[in-house]
Amino acid sequence: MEPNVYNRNCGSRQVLDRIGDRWSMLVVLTLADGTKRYSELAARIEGVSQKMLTQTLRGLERDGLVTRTVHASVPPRVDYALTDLGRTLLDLLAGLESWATTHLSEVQAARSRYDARVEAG
Amino acid sequence: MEPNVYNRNCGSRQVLDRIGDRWSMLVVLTLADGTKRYSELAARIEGVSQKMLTQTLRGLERDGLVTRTVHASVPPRVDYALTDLGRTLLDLLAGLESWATTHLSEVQAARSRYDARVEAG
DNA sequence: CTGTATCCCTTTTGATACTG
DNA sequence: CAGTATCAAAAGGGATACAG
Repeated sequence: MEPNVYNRNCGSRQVLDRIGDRWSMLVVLTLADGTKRYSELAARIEGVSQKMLTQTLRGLERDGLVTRTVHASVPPRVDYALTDLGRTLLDLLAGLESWATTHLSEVQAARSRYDARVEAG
Repeated sequence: MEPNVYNRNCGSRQVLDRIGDRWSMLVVLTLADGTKRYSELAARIEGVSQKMLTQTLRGLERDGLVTRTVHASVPPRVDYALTDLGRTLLDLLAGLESWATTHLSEVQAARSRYDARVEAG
């Protein structure tokens, strides 16, 4: 039987949750152009806290989308990079990013209309 | 200046949040093959509560991705359908769904490896 | 620099009961 | 049928302190 995202207990649903995750998506996109250090990710992705960035990276590493490489240096340095599996997601996520920026104004216009309509009763 | 999803306050980030939303994605995909009633959506999308389904539909309606049509009948009947804007998302979301089902086994394998590694210390 | 640990507040989500 | 209201539980998230 095929995995089915509509099924409550299907693993594919969890996979979708990971992909759709607010920070996961941004982390993967940030790693699109190559290896990045922890601090570079933190700087690029505005608004992510240390806690959530670490948590997100662990999740992506666990799911085999990202590798974590610790360099034995002082001060320590940790590099993150996409795996082959992670790279297969790039086009899809880049598409979503593109959609979001391209259709932003349409969405905002729709919101204004909706809110005006609701206020009016 | 271009909308930028890495920017904390950019509207495109909110758009991405809506798209990436756990239930929004499934609702849009369910509406791919045409108009659906509230109860049909609820039945198809396992595990969604009445509250979350309603909330998700309102959000999608507000953002101009979905239309809501109330038929004055007894019992009441409400139809939901994608807008033109909503349909522009279909290919992207279908791609994600496909990715999730296609790579499920790889992700699960990666998880097993990771968990075994962590347990071992 | 790259984390981990903890506290604590906020938001999200789910279960349940109820209504036009 | 298609919701709304309410309450409790869980997850998300920020701030701070501390460690290798």
